[in-house]
Amino acid sequence: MGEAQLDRASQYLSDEQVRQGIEAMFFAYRGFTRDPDRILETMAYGRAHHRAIHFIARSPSTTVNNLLGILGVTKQSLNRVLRTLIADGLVESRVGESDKRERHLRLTEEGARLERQLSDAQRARMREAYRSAGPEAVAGFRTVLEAMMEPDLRRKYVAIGEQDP
Amino acid sequence: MGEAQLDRASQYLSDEQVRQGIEAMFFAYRGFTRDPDRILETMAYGRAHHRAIHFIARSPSTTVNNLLGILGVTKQSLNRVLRTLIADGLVESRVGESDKRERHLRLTEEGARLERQLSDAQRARMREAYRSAGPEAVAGFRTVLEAMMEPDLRRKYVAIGEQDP
DNA sequence: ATTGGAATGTCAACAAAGCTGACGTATTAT
DNA sequence: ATAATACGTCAGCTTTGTTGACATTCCAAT
Repeated sequence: MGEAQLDRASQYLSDEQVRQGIEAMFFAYRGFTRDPDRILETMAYGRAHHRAIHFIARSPSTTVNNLLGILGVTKQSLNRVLRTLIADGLVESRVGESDKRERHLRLTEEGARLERQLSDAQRARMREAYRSAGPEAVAGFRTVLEAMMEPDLRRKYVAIGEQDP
Repeated sequence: MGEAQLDRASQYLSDEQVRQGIEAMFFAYRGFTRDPDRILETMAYGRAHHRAIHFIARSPSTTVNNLLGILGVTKQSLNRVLRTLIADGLVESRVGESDKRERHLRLTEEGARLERQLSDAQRARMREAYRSAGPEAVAGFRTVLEAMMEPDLRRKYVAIGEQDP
């Protein structure tokens, strides 16, 4: 290891470096949510609706309970969101076949249209960031984010990524 | 470039890869805020207080207007937070010397104590994530986050990082 | 067959933290 | 003098989270 590398290795865990990472996370998250937010505010929906729509699209036929575990909110909070989405015909709720207590959620045609619109906007910024940073940086980005997650959420994150690719 | 690298280069901008990055961001942000949140909920403060305290600590003697630009909220929203912090003796507000319309903000001893407590908790997780991911990954992490920011916020982010290192 | 517990839905009340709009008061700039 | 800026504050509203309570439906075990 050369001197420069040694320096880098000894520096990147310093308070100042870690603090800058925290701030980067804060500022980047604003960019992350901005484009979908702008689309949503023209409708009667918010970020909570986006999140529900995203994960229903991602795991079609997921149950309410599963969604609760992913989103980390109370059932009352999620229910309020789901109720409006179902009433507006964006989400469909079906009684489970094997276990009839469960409700399986999926997007309707209209729901899928909105999902695509939101998703396209959010991915566009993300893809441009990826492109400008390059594949090595992206790999590092993903590695650090995974390491930041709570273990149980990391498990869910991995499971979602593996399901249909 | 070998075949494996070519593959990687052509794959990392795919919808699926970008989507996984979006989800990683979502799950990681929860881990990011969790430790300070747990400290704050034992007090009468929330995430908004944490953000104010963080950036006042980071840029001592910053003005209200400057803080508004960084946090991206309305003055009414920030004022509600600052009022309680000042009333509780965590933040001090001084009339500006050159421009007496401005208020310059700084943490009191007690405010600095809380800031350290919150900061230590948040940095601990972040540092552990950095350590396990390694310096290359961390560099990539920072690069992608910067690319995700809105240009005006990126400028502020860079300026904050450069001020006293 | 009954019963305990799990999954779901819903009502009510509340809190945090964002927003708009309006207004007041210094202070500075033109 | 007048206009613009920086700040504070009041009032009211929205979104999204929270508890707590209670009903329904259904599975599974006794």
